[in-house]
Amino acid sequence: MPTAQQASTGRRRNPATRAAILATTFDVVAELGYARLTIEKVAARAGVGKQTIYRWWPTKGALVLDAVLERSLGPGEPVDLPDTGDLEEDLTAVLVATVEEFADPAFDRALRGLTAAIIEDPELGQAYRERLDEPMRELKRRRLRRAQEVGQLDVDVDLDLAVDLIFAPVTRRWTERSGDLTPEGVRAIVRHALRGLAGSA
Amino acid sequence: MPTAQQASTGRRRNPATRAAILATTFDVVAELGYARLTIEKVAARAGVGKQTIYRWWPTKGALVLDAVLERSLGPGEPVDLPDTGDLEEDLTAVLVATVEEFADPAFDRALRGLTAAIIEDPELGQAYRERLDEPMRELKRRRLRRAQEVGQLDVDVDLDLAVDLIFAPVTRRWTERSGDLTPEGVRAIVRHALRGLAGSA
Amino acid sequence: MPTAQQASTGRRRNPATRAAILATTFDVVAELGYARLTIEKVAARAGVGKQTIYRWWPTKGALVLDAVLERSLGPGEPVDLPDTGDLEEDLTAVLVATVEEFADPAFDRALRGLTAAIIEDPELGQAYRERLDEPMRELKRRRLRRAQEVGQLDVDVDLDLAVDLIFAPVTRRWTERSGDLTPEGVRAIVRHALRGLAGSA
Amino acid sequence: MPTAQQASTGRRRNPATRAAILATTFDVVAELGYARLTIEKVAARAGVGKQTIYRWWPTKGALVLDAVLERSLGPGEPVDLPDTGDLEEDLTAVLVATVEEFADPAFDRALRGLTAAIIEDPELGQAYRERLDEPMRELKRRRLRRAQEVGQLDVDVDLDLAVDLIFAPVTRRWTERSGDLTPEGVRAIVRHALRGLAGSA
DNA sequence: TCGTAATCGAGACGGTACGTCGTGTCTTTCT
DNA sequence: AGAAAGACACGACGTACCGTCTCGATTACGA
Repeated sequence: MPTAQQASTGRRRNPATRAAILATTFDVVAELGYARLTIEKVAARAGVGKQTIYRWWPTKGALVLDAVLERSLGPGEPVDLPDTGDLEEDLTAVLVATVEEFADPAFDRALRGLTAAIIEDPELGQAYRERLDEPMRELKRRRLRRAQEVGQLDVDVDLDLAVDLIFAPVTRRWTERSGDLTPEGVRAIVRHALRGLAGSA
Repeated sequence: MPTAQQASTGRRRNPATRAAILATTFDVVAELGYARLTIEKVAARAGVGKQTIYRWWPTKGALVLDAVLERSLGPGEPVDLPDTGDLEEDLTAVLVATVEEFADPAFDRALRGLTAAIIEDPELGQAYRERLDEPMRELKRRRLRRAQEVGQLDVDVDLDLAVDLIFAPVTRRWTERSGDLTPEGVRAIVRHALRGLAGSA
Repeated sequence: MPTAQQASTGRRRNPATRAAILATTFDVVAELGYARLTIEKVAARAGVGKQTIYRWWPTKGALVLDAVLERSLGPGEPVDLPDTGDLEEDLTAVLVATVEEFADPAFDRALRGLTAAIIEDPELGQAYRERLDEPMRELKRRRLRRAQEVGQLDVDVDLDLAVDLIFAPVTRRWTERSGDLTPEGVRAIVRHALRGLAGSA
Repeated sequence: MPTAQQASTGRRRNPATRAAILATTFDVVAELGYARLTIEKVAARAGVGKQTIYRWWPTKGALVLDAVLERSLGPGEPVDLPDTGDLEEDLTAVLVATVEEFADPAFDRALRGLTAAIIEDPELGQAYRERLDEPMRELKRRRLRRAQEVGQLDVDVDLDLAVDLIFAPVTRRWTERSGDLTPEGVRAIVRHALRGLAGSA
């Protein structure tokens, strides 16, 4: 894990090696999926010793999580969700963008791999929530809070409930590969979800 | 898959062997999870030759799907969802029952295993949808259709959308191990989802 | 080990595979020596899975012992030592033949490898003694016994002592790569050893 | 090898470190044998960096040779073999003392390790001969030369042959762990060897 | 009394091999 | 023909060491 602080003496960790491993991991999971991802393959393709991977990542899952994080977050800081004043439009835009990412086979497979790993590994799940899900969720909560302030959303509703209600149906259709994921389908979900969460005004 | 039709001559497939394999598979996935489930382990524990498993199931995933199906559906025929007239109450009851099943570690792990397999394997996903998800979904649609007939649900709303809006948030909280899965939490989801789907009357 | 008797059911051990492994093992020790002999290399060159080697031989040493045995003893039965009536001449001939075998680099390295393994592994040492050393030693004792019968050797002398006195100096010169291993050098050893063991007649 | 001459400037080699490494090496080879001796283990146990070992010794074998030399020769200078006038008695005493050293498991294993290394490594063999074997052999030759002078040994016999004839059988019984290594067994070897080498007087 | 040069502990790194486990196939024998 | 037993080629596991390579700290000498 990248937070391990360096001991006072000895050779230091090579950041280029770390980057090469994560980039290769992403490529391999995008190409073969999580089940056929192999530490050995990653090491070989990255031109790295296996031990170097095992030294820094405890499991395949942790490796994939870091790889996806590195690729998703990149160097920049997280931007806010759009706020044009039209809540339904803004959320639909976000979800349509998400669906478009899923349409990229590489990203699709990488994310499926990560998800498969998370379902079976509680510790990895926690890391995922803290480092990927929670930051994104905070952005969503923020947008919805603003909607509450302008009376577009019921001020009594729990924001996490609201987020789940709006976003979970799309996620489900993706993981189970069933249901309508077109822009219209996504907009219908947002519309009905928001209707249930609407402010009384 | 068990639908292979029997050739005219020679020894017939032994149903007791099939049952033993599926029961053992369920136990193993419940104990070790999908990742550490092994055909060899199943064969050994079931007192069965490996070939016997390979003869009838093409992949680990197909085996687990059958094992879960066998356990879930059991011998009886699927019953309808409750219909007391109070839609929110009925759906909350169904979801609370689901959450209670998740609380059984064996079932939880078995289902997580199956889900992990499905995410990465499109073919298995299709089999899952046809044999497990669609029958359940049909029951849900049926209940919602009755709600439409009595004016509790917008007649214009797509029933699959409605099902996703109501059920997906709970599923998401389970797979990602985050969010409120208490009866109250579940009821809140149902309430707000139904508000968005309510009939205009 | 080749004495394991076959269980009643299941696939049988493939004798061709066994032979390929032993032949390859001999080649590899002869080429690289014992220290750089690798189970993996043997498996790869023999076109065999590693497990197949581990299934039948517990250690590198056991493998090399079998390889040397297979090559040395071959199919035929052990022949007697020469008996022309001239004891010194006969023994010198035997030792000169041995030294000539050592002159073959392949045999030399294979035997050095086996010897290195034996020195550090008591169990392997016992196997070596029972299966290679003792049969050879019996032939030597037999020749010396005949010498006792015709009065060329002290009848009171222990035959194992006699064998050691005659053969050990040559072996030592070989293992330590020091001392005269020419036919004349070998003959000198035999002459002086026999003088110490001579019959009183 | 420790003969590298010191460059004019910079920090000098630490003799305490050298001693610690050799002492640890001896302990490790005595405990685990040569095959399981590891530079890493020695470094760790001696509290020394790996590089410090690699800087001064080219191979495991060289390290073990130095370790055995350090322990065997110690600080003092080599003493002569006993000379009571009774050659058989003196040589038997020497060999019995040797056998007693072999009885110490630590020494036994260390020496076996060294021997195993030597058998396969010609260069190491040469170093061994020059630094350990030859000095000992010179002492033996010296004693035998005195025996020639007093007519107890054939003056025409080559002294190296004589040494081999007397000492090799005992060494062989040790390396192959077979044959009589009791004082009586050893004395019998000496007696018969000397009979073959006896002076004509 | 500094700077230069080597030693030394520590430990990352690219590799090779270990010995084990599992895969999916094949062979043998029994039912 | 179905099934248990188990050999087999193969691929990956996670670990141990190899020998090399920084690092930073520590001596020692010579200018």
